[in-house]
Amino acid sequence: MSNKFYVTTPIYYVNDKPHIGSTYTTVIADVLARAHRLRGDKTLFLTGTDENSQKNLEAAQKAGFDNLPAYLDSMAEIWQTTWKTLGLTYDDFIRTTEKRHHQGVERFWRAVQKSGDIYKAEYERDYCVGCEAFKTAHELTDGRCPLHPNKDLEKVKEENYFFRASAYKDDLLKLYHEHPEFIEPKSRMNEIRSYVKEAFEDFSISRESGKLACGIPVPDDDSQRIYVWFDALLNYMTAVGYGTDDKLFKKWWPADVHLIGKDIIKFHCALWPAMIMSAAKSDPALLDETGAVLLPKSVHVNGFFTVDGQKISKSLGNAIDPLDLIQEYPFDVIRYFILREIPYGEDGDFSKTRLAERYNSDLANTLGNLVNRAVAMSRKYFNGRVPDVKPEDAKTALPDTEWGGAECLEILWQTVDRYLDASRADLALESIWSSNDCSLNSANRYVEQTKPFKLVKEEPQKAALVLYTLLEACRHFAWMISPMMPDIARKIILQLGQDPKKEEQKSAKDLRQWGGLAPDSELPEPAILFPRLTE
RNA sequence: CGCGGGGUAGAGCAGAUGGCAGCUCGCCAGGCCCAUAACCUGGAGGCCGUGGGUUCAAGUCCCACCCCCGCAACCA
Repeated sequence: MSNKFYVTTPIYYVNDKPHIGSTYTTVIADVLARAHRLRGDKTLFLTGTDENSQKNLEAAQKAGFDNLPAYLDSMAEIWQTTWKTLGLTYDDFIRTTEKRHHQGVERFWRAVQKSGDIYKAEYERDYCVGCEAFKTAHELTDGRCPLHPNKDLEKVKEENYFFRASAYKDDLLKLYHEHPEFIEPKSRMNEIRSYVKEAFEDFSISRESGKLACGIPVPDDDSQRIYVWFDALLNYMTAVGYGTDDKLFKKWWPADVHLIGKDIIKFHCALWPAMIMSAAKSDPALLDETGAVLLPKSVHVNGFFTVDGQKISKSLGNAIDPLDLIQEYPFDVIRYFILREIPYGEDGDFSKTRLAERYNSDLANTLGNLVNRAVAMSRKYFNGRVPDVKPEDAKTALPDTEWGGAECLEILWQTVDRYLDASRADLALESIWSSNDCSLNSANRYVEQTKPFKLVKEEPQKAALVLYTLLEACRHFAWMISPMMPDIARKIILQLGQDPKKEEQKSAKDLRQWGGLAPDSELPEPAILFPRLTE
């Protein structure tokens, strides 16, 4: 039975190129997408760019573009090629300047309007005469413009449309209560709950056209343009046909997981569901057969990176370009590091020293070495082949050892699944490496405990069983890590003498079954998976 | 009293429902020799931010305080 799985990343601002932080979020999405494809689920992985921002205009000018669309095109291109170069397997890339998006936004706006949740009100903002620009609260120091502290700020009032978000307070609290899995990790739930309870207010959702150079016009009111989040959030729907293709929309919506960074948690966990609740009152496409509102299933929130302990900031210029990183390490290694090192949801530090440590210990010494010694011994003792034993007989360990055997691997598979469902790639990897009796570490221990290199001289039949067990375990490990490290997984499968392309066609059930490695099949000359780093 | 997260071995981190303080890396000493000077075993190293309190028993619960970090309409 196959399910559908729809995962999204935020749409990224195009006033800069991708850095390690946006890469992290996108990699997690890639991991989830790959994991679900492996399980046989129909999977849609969406990413894209947010192009209706005032900031883009400034960025375009700075980059020497005289026309905005050309700039947006070039930036969208950079984001797409970066993700492709890194091998990220997104299925669709939405740009909020696309027609399909505009149509969906318009339909959604009208629905919310029909529900009676859009009203006009006066909105006051600070205007700095020196900069000739509006300032947001956090751009000010001591209530003054830092660039022109001698000039008083002007309070400028304008009429804007507001979204009656406050009307959905109770519904949101109910949602959090009934669906604790809506926000992951749990620690974020409290934050949102208290925010909604205490500070969730109506949102201004438009600006006067004259003061906002880009953006989607408010339906039936050219004097106003739709502002930020109201437009941006809708990409998750418009990408799957909301407003343009009802059948497609029905197929994919609601999203199963929205992956985001902690900075935009309020919009995704509070404003977004409130918007949908409102629109659903007037648009039946947003209801399921039972009449319940089709809200996203969950929002998974990751923390931020520091680089060598320092906050990443565009002004500091310490953002790491992933394309530079892959000059030094294969991307799978980077993937492993950022996924494993940082407990999902927490802030984490990106340090090259630490990366090198992880590389040597986890990848070269534990994983690489295990595969290498297992393959090398089999080749050496069994004519370059997988030992010719009955897989059944190698299911369990030799007596007086700790190895958990096939049964344990099955449980490990389930553990990995469960962690990935909560985006906990860190815990999934940790459990593959250690903390149970069929991990990579225990496999290495099994070699010590059985000593196949000695055993082969006394009881070759037993050595054959041990080595088959190890090789078959490596096959399982390869598929387990494949969502996280797809290239390495493929290389391991190759070293086991199998064709990754052919294997990938098999069902998840077959891949996870004991005995997928054919006895007496040929083993190619092993190559070092991870050359050890030396100073 | 704006909101939230955090302060546990040299570094980085785990430690629902209170009960001998753990993991990874690094360091030291052994073992092994299949393997990428890799692997395995053992060891040293901790006033668990501070001060009170509850309890037979507290990183773990309560109170106060100190320090770090993030957020507060557009950086994942």
